[in-house]
Order: sequence, then structure tokens, then C-alpha cells
Amino acid sequence: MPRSPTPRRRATLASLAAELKISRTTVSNAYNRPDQLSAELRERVLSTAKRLGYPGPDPVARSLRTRRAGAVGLLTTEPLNYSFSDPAALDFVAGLAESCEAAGQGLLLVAVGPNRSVSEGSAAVLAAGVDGFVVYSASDDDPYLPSVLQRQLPVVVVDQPKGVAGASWVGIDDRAAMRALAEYVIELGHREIALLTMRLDRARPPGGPGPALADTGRLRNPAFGVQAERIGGVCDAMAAAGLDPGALTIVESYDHGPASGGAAAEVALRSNANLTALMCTADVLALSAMDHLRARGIYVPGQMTVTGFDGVPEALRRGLTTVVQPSVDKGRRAGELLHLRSGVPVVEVLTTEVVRGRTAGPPA
Amino acid sequence: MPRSPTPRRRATLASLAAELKISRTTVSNAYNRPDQLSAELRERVLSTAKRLGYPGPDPVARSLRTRRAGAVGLLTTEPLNYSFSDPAALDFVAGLAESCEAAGQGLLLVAVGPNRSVSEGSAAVLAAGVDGFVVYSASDDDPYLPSVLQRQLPVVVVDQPKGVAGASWVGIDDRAAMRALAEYVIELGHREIALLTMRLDRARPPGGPGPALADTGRLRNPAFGVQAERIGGVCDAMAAAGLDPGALTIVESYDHGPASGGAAAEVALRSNANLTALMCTADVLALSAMDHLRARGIYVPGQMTVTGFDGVPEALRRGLTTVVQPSVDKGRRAGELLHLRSGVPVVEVLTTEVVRGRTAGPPA
DNA sequence: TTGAAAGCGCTAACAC
DNA sequence: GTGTTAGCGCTTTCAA
Repeated sequence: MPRSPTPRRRATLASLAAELKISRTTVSNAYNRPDQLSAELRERVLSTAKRLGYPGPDPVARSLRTRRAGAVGLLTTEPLNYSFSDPAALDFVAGLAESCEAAGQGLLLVAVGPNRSVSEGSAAVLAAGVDGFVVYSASDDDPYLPSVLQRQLPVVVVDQPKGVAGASWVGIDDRAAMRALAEYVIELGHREIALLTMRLDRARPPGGPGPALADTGRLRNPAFGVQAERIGGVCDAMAAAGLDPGALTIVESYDHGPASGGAAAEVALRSNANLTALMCTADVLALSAMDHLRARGIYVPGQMTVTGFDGVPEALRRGLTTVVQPSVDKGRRAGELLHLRSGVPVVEVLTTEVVRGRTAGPPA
Repeated sequence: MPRSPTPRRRATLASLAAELKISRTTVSNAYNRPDQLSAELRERVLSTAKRLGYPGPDPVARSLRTRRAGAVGLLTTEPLNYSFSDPAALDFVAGLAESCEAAGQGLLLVAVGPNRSVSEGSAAVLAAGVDGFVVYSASDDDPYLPSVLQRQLPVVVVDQPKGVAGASWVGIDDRAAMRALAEYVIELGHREIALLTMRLDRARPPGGPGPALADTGRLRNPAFGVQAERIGGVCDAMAAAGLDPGALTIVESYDHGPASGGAAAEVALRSNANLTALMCTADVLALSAMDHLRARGIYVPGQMTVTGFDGVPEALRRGLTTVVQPSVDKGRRAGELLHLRSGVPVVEVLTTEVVRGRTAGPPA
């Protein structure tokens, strides 16, 4: 079965030039600088290319020569379906993708995840053909961060960890935002408050897979700064109101599935039957908690106040009282900082807004 | 401000070798073949590398030399947040990412979207440093497909278009699956049926942005084969039951936002007040339609039967009668076929299952 | 165990 | 408008 002009060896720019008896430069120009040669010659080059099955300049070779990979690497802590199951994370990626697209850059999802060992993951980071990295919401002790830094490429950290030397940072003031929300809850009259958080540390807590009362050790030294900040914000508000932050019931949800919030709410309720408010560090947690409360016949906000964090569409639709943060902008901004490649690390704090929905009211 | 050993010029493998007065081969081996040199020497190489700030072999140069980019390109028709807003698409990407990860390959989201012109998008495809492409659910006349093919790399098409020469294909038998579902609906006694579809063509329909009764022209020659197949499946079932497929009310939803299904349902109801069943070519459409019906006080399934397609988690949770397709597997399989790089195009049809939920019943 | 030589395919200076 | 030259940084025979 003769397959049309398939030379045994793939055509290259050089072979095309030889065929046409012109220089490689001219062929290169035909692709990259159309104005540098006559239209006829260019046409002749392009048509010969088609005839020879030359696919155009090899991207890798070009990258080597120009020192630009044309892509941005995205490092996420969690496996993809996991991290993207949170609409806020998805919005972030969408924003990042948008800015990459506008800059003509690809977005490389670096193959790091639970299927591979840390050394394999590091190898993937070291082997990524990119011009810079975006690190999304990693723990302070993320095992891949050192490899990213080793590359000596521009890095933008989103959300956490804060203070990575030489890297830009984009995020929000989690502590202040959460404090503002907590102040509102306290103002409503709540005194018995529980806080449902996402994981505080990379290491699994001892007590099994489900949500559990947060371990003091984990609370004291959380690897995920964002959670720590949000907890801190609630404590700040309590302290400012003359309440004892130590009385706050904190439940950590290590794995986040669609029902984690409900399970965490259950743990909180069991731990303290007098609770009147459930504050959550993520909307997905709050929404799930609300579902659970409804199933248990606990009315929101009449019997229980529930708040979230993020401002994902479903939360706003359902009237959740929450902090809205600009997730898409975060992604966009992160990309822009990378594409700027000014070299100077930038810290950018985006604004948030407390949205008073229909899920917070005075305690019964 | 003296920044630690920052040579004016970035260290390279060659400069490291020169510094150590050993050959480049040996340095290369220190990174790639630890067994090819003594542990001490390797240690010396690595520590000198650290001292000089050498980040390890340049990925791009290595790719040029080894002829392997170490990444797979993913071409999606829709902008990211758009295509990922469908959980089925997200599952697909998760599956693909998983197989890439297992193969140690990165996943490059190619910068193609509405922010860039077609020629810019094509340039991005031509410039992507990848070893192969996955094309996800593109239209028959997708403007980037030719560029993908031009690259002469392994290609796996997912869902549509079918029959791309030289490319593998992974998908399901949409027609048979939809037919089976329609047979069930007809069997229940439904005669007045509407079908709500996703977009049938890349070009916007004339009648404005919202869902509209499908244009005959678009129906006759849909650019999105999957929709065509699913429509065909319903028609097959009707014809087999002695019904006139021409009586089917078809509403096309060009843009899909979270409320599109409801809007489409409204169009269908207005067009035919006697409808007793709303079949949808996607769960997201069906779920939104159900919300709309509830808001209108139309009881499902008592007054209206609703069916979906895909089997996304929320649909199953809500008891939607639908076709479950293995979206994650689709992604995984697509990746595997690419990593196989056998060269021989493969066609792989995954199995589906009709799930009889709580949203289909006999007509009132 | 190490080294020398030979490119991978391309583009950027610079000359003509 | 076109060609010549010189690498980009690396790996891979092959030979020592």
C-alpha cells in the first residue's frame, strides 16, 4: 500500500532548502518572516514543503535556538480531577489558561500526582519544557517545590506557600477576609461556633480517613498556610469580641469529596451540641454541610448559620453567606506576571468581598 | 546586593564538565545513567552543579537530541472553563492526565481559543512541543485539525470527528446508546417527545444566542457528529416503533451555560404543548431542564419525563434516567493509545449503560 | 570508567 | 532579498 510521498527520513528545513537549492535561512524566513522574501519564493517554499510533507519548523529545535519553550508549567498539589472538582480551582485554571492563550503560550500540566513517586514527579518538573512555573496552592513542605526552584525559571506562587524566595505571589488576604466574615457572624450573636477546614497538613491525620476534630499539633503548625490564615481570622474576630478562640470547634476534612462537608458538620455537631454556627473554609464544604443539615431536618439559617469561602457560582445561587474571591482573576494575574518576565518578584493581593446571603442569621 | 554564585552566563553541562575537567559525557551520565560512573564522581558532579547553580540538563536540548518532547498536546474546541464546566469533559481530562502521569508525560493544553485568531491558534498547534495530540470532541470542520494533522504526529481523536485519516479514535456508540434510551422512553408510552441537543454546528444559528428549534439545514448536516448520532438514535427508535421521526421536536442549545437546559426546555414546551418527554443529549442540559420544570411546577416524572446523557455524578445522585458513559476511561484510553505509539491507528468503542432513574415514567 | 566526535533541527548575526 | 557561519545544550555512538 503505497502511502503518498513518505520519505524514509522526515523532511527537515535543511532538506527542504537543499531540494529548493536555497539556503536554510530563506526557508526559515518563509515561515517566520514572510516579509523577508518575495511572495513567489515563499509560495514555492511552502508548496514544496507540502509536497515533501515537511510539517514546518520543529518546535523543539526552535525552542532550543530561541531559548523560549512557549509554555508555562502548572504545578498542582492534588491530582487533577480532585483539584478541579473544586469550582474555585477550576476558575483559577480557566483564568490562567486565558492569559496563556492571550500570550500565545501553552499550559503544561506537569505530571505530578499520587501515581508517581516523589522522585519521578521531581524528574517531571525538571524535564518540563517551560519558560516558567505557576505553583498553585501548595503546602509549605511541598516535595516538588525545590525542583521547581532548582530550574531557576520565573515562578509565580498562587495562594500558598507565602514567601518563596525569588517567586512572585498572587493571592488574597485570607486572614482579613475570614475575620470580616467571622465578625459578622459574631455580631449576629453567635457564640458557639465551629469551623470546618480543608486539610491542614500533607500527612494524613491519625484518626482515619473521615473528617475529625483538628489535632492540636496540626493546628499549631499547619502546612497549608491558607487554612491557617482563615482559622486565624476567625480567632482574631473572636478575640476582638472578647470570646475565647480556644472554644472554637475546629474540624479538619482531610479528603474532600462531595460529601465531606456533611461528614465534617456531623463531627462538629457531635462534638458540641450547642453549636449555632458552622463556618467553612470553602464553599464546597459549606454546600455539602447544608445538604446534610437539611437531611437532618436542621433549618438554615433558623437553627444553624452556615458560611462558606470562595464565592463559587453554586454557592451564590443558593444564597450562601460567604467570602467571594476573584478566582479567575487570580489565574489571569498569575499568568500575566509570568509572561511579563520582568524578573522582579511581585506580590499581588487581590480583593475579596463578604457576601451576606440567606444562610446566616441570629442564633435561635 | 550580591546574589550568591550567579555566573553572568547560565551554567551548562559543558561548563560544568570544564569546571570539573571531565568530559560532558560523564556529566550527562551523572544525571541520566548513575550506574555509568563511580558514586564518588557522581557526587562530585552533583555538588559542583549545585555550587555553580546548574539546574540539570536542559529539557529542550535533551528533547531535541532524544526526539522526545515528553508531553502530549490536548486540543479542545471550547475555551477551558467552558469545556470543563461539563463534568463529563472534566472527567475525561482527569483520565487523560492520569495516563500521562503514569507514562511520565506532561499534558500540554494548547493555546487555542476565542481570544486568538485561527491563524494564531494554528501557530500554537504547530509550535507545541509534544509527541502527539489528543483531539477532544471537535467538529468535522474544526479549523485546527488540519494543523494537528500537518504535524505528522500520532493523533487520537476522542468522540468526534470520526474517520480522521491516520488517527486513532476513542468513543462510544452514541447512536445505539441513545436509541436504547429512546426505546425505553417510547416503551413507557411517550409519543410527543422533544430532544434538547448541544450545538450542531460551529456557526452560530441565525436566531440569536438562546436555544432555538433546530434549523433544518443544521439538522441535515451537523458538524458535530456526536449530536447527529444521538439524534439519529432517537429517530431510529421512533421509526422502529412506527412513529414519525419528523414529529420529533428538536431544540438546539448553542451556548451552554448552567441555565441552558431550562431555556431549551422552555422553547420545546412553547413549541409543542403536548410534550410528555424531554430527552437531552447531555446531563447538564437535563439537570437544568429539571430545575426549570420544577420552578414551573411541572412534576417529573409525573407530568414530564426527562432523560440525560453522560452519567455525571450529580445526575446519578439526582436519579436522572440517562446513559452512563465511561468518561474517565475515555481519557485514560486516549492517553494510553498515544503512549503506545504503535503507529497503527486503533478504533476503540467503549461500552455504555442505560440507567433507569427516577425521572422517566409513563405519560400522564 | 571516561573521552572525542558528531550531530539533533533550527535561527540570529552578519555579510553579500 | 539571500546566503554563510556559528552555535543553542544536549546525548550517543564509538573508541580508548
